[in-house]
Amino acid sequence: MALEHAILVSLLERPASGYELARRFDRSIGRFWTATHQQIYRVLKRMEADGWVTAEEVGQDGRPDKRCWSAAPAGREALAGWLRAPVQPEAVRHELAVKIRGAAFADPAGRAALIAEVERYRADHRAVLASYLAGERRDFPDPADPDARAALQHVVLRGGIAYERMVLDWLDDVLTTLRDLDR
Amino acid sequence: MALEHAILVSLLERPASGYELARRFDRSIGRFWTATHQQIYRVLKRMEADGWVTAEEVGQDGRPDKRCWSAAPAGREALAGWLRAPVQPEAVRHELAVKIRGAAFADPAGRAALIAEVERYRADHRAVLASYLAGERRDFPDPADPDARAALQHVVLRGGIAYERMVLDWLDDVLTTLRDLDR
DNA sequence: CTTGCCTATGCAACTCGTTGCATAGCAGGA
DNA sequence: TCCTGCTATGCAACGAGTTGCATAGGCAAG
Repeated sequence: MALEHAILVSLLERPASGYELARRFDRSIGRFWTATHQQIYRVLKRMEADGWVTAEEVGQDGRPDKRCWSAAPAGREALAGWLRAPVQPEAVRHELAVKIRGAAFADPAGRAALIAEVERYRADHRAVLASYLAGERRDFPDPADPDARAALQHVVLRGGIAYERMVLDWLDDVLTTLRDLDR
Repeated sequence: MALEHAILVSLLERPASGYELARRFDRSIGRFWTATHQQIYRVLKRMEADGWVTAEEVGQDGRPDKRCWSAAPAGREALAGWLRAPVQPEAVRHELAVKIRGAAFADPAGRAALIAEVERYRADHRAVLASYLAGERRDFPDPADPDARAALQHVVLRGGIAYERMVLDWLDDVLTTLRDLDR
């Protein structure tokens, strides 16, 4: 249950409103930790009660007011303690792998539909890889990153890039295998 | 919500009791879809009510009786329909990536603890890769797989192997980056 | 002979996450 | 002018998943 900690990291990188956090969880942080605005608002409320974050009301013109959240000292301590704790084993849920094994029990028409779906899925991942590479060129043009924060953000992004490349190669393998079944 | 379908695939590959299914979800199927015995028993009950699976009481000597589940025709149809549906976008939850970005806000002692944890995590993944490779040698000695089921199981396993290799390479990158921070 | 482990199934309570909906002001286009 | 969409927050209900516990027989080690 690391949503609190993901929010703390994001707020330490830059204070934000719940809404802004939700958009970050659709983009940068969301690459490796997803969350909806509902979860974020609820957890922020709990974190405020625990003294992990503090809010500042910010009036804006032309827009609704917002509450800008920052990590409090107690939040920094909670994060430091969590960083020392062991990484929890991950709950893998790879729906496509289930479908591929299920294809053994489908007829040729069903397998053809799955091939089309795998192709669509592959196109999605190609687009994700392209956006990662564009983000890398934009945010990390210098190979030696100046500060710790950038170096760590960069290595996480390189992990995303490596993952997407691996997925694309594997999907080629999957497509070859599926096509060979009805050759 | 694909647990039903993962169970159907597993039962089509071989009928099993709830307990045996739970053990499969700790091993082969569990590589890409985790589930506890509680979920499995509850979902089996619902699937039985929907006519997707049927149970046969099997008396055993020296052991408690068990209920051996098989996929029913309605279950095969449900699976075929699901195979045609689009793959849902996955909810990524990569705790280690959050911790790595959080390391920017830790002191050198905290980062040292994280390095040790990453090394432990890497050793776990090395062990997983070794078990995948052993399973591949055991179950798929022939490069050209004879039937559809084996070919599809094999390509999913190759995905697991590619994933573990990618993770190991990335963790080396992570360790280098973390060590350079306090060089 | 007792303790712990394995097979085998299940209930109850809880937490986590998703979905649908609601409010409310402002901006821009048809 | 009305409709759509964006910012910004939140409630309520539901479904999925986890955790702790319970039962119950057999087996093996100490």
